[in-house]
Amino acid sequence: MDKKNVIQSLETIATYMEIAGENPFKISAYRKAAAALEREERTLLEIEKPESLTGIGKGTASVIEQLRDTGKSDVLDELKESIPAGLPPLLQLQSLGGKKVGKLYKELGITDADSLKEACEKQQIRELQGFGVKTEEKILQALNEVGKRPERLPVSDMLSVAEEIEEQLRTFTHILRFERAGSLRRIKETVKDVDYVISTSDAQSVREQLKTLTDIEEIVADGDTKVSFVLLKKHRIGVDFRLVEDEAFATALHHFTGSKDHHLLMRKLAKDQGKKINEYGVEQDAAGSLVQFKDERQFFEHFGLTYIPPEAREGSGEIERSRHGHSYIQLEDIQSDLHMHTVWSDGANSVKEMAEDAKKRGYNYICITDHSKFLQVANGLNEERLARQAEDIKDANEHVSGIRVLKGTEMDIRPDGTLDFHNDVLQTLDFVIASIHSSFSQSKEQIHERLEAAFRNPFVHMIAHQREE
DNA sequence: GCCGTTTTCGGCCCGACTGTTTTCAGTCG
Repeated sequence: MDKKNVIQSLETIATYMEIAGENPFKISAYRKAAAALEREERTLLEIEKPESLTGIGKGTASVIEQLRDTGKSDVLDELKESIPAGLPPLLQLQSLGGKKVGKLYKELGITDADSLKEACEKQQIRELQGFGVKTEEKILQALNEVGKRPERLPVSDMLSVAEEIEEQLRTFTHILRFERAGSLRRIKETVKDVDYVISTSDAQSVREQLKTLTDIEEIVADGDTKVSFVLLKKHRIGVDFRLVEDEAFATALHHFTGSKDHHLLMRKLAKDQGKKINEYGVEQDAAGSLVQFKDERQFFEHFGLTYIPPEAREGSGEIERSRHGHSYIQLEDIQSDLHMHTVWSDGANSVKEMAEDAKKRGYNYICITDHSKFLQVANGLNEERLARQAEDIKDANEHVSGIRVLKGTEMDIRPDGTLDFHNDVLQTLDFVIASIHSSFSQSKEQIHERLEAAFRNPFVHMIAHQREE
């Protein structure tokens, strides 16, 4: 059983335990174990003793070992026996957590979505301690919406919604700063809802203005510092706004950018340093005074960390790297592009134009790597045209100053495993990329042999875009 | 279940909001 399946199983165990009403901290240990494995770079077989990982103790380690060695888990089997399979999916419903789902099962014998719906319609839910009319209505509404929209939407869809919202925010008064937060700011591939942090000197006024946003279908929450809507766009889209004073903007932005795992580790680090992080600032234990920050960079510096960009805040080792002074590549750090097509094959610009644009971007050198002759559909170059292109590149080097243009190719690895150019041609080039563009339906072994041929060629520097299985 | 300058017990990240209560539990992010 590979690591991914073990992680999945640990999370399933946690979910079942939640419904069974186990100690929340016991449950979180299994979740922490899944997160620890996720962070771990080694494969499961290379981890001889899972117990040695932080956050994993004896109990969870034995579950992991059993999963690894036999692909089964006694714990999971037992839980599955005691809890109907229809219950865990109910956790996805709005306002239904493990404790409530467990209670519905124990008190009313609810086993799946259908029986839950029936109980709602018979108005039985409202009779339970801790439940009421409103909860019953919410559950019914959530049940009716299942499958109508995907749980998460592609980030590209959300970006256009965000732009519409921001256009309106810019016209509002009393907003000092606003910024996207949540998974949208972390540029996750899929995003559940859109989050904003707004700093203001007049929260009441901003709160009222927010209610004038277009396409509001429902006001989900309307508190002093938090306003949530459902907007009716192509789908129903949740939008959260958090209102803070400007002094708290940086910490609030960090807080609402997440992710959850990143926060758990940040707060642990803070605690180790005798501090406490909340969305308004950092509390120093001794005096209880609140430290606030100009921006997130300063916030990270406060903990002895280098800046961690939103995209890296996943609790997957970034804090540890940052403690050791790791800094992230910025756009201006990029020196070169070694994979470029021009009008010689299927590109849109000439060699000279590519050089000029790269120079504008601050690159020091580039490499022209047009397709080779096998790829007819892309107007691939044969030996004769490759030689003529070399003249073109020489010309670009003479006429565009301050940047060096290298000669390269993106050469096909042909279906029979031979390469599209002979070595005597390849050795005249500065950089050789080898790619498979054809016969993807071959067996794994055949594809492997083709790749190996390229790997073994002393003139090949890089393999490009192999198709993923 | 995990962990330890709080070390074999007692705490575990933190706060807002809602809906249920009548001071708080559950959910959410």
